[in-house]
Amino acid sequence: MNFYDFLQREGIKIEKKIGDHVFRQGEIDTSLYFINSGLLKAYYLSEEGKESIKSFLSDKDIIGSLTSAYLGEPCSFGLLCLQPTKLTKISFSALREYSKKDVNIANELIDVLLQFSMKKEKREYEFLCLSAEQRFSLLVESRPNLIEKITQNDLSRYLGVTPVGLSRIKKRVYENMDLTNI
Amino acid sequence: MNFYDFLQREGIKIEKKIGDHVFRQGEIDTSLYFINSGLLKAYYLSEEGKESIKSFLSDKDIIGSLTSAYLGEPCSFGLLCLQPTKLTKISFSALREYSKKDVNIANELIDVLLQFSMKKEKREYEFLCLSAEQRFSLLVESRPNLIEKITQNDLSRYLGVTPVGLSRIKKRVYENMDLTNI
DNA sequence: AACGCGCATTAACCGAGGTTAAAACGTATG
DNA sequence: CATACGTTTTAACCTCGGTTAATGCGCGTT
Repeated sequence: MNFYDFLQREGIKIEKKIGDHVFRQGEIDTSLYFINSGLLKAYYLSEEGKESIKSFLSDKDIIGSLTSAYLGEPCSFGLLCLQPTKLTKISFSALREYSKKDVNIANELIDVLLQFSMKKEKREYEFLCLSAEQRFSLLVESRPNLIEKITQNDLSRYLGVTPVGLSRIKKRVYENMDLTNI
Repeated sequence: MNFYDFLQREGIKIEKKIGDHVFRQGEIDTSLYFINSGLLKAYYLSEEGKESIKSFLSDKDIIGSLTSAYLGEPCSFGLLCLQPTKLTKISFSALREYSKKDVNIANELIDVLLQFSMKKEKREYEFLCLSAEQRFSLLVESRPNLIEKITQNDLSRYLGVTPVGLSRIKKRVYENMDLTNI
């Protein structure tokens, strides 16, 4: 059996509208979600009400709260739809049960986790080593399609600056682009 | 077979002195390293010579460059011993071969990757949502033993500030502690 | 058309942390 | 003991981004 078969057999199809939550920060949700289509944001909300965006998710991404699914703790972040979204919901514990019996599923899960780990390492690198301006420029180059789809407010909260800060960064970056293009 | 058996059977024991590199940024190294004892830092070096510390590793940690081991690219960071260190070197591809044949090894690898993923998510959260001062205070509470063992220079490069910046943060934090303790 | 609402920009002010350089400490080595 | 080297602190100055608030812009609703 492969991961696709597992999704077909054990998954539950879900449709969500713009503004709907898949789960909220603080809830227990031990599922993983495979995204068939749509766009979502995973975000933290601080006690003071400050929002920070962990990631944007779209087609073929897999998302879920590991601390909730694996450790049984409340979700440390919430998951909200920015576009109409079709998901397949799967039970994390069912996936783990299958992996314990089926070496193919286990190895596909290993691949998923390796991809995920590398994605998180890349983001760690960007926060540790790059300035907000460099993170913005990198995102413009690497995911121009994403930037078209989200507001500057959300983009800034993903980059770790305020909307006002991002507006200034954009201005600086595009001014410098003009100079180098002369 | 379990992971410990795999280490015994396929691992190579290595000893390193203070200042030795396990691997350098830019090299190809497709191994994983299990740390039996010692202390190391994984660090990035920018083109301008700025060092940023990705993580500190000690007993029972597992470290290796995923981009090198999994994708075959050069290591994006280097690994250096801060204390005399005993390692067990294992081949990542051998581990993957074993996982494909042995469902127990595969599931232990899944657990390792889940732990690793949660660790990286925690660090992402700290950079995204917390100030340098908050990151410092959190580290003082959660890993006081680590702070004793490393220099302030290295600590600052782990927190994403300069040594000068960390000195100021410390001063602020300890002044506030005194006030609250009266 | 008029209104409201959220988003983006701009300006003024502020604070955290970077940069540079000097001084104060440690501590190892001759 | 004296020197030298790395670490930590301190000070002066500067830059970047946060904060607040005002303004403008687009867009949907009535």
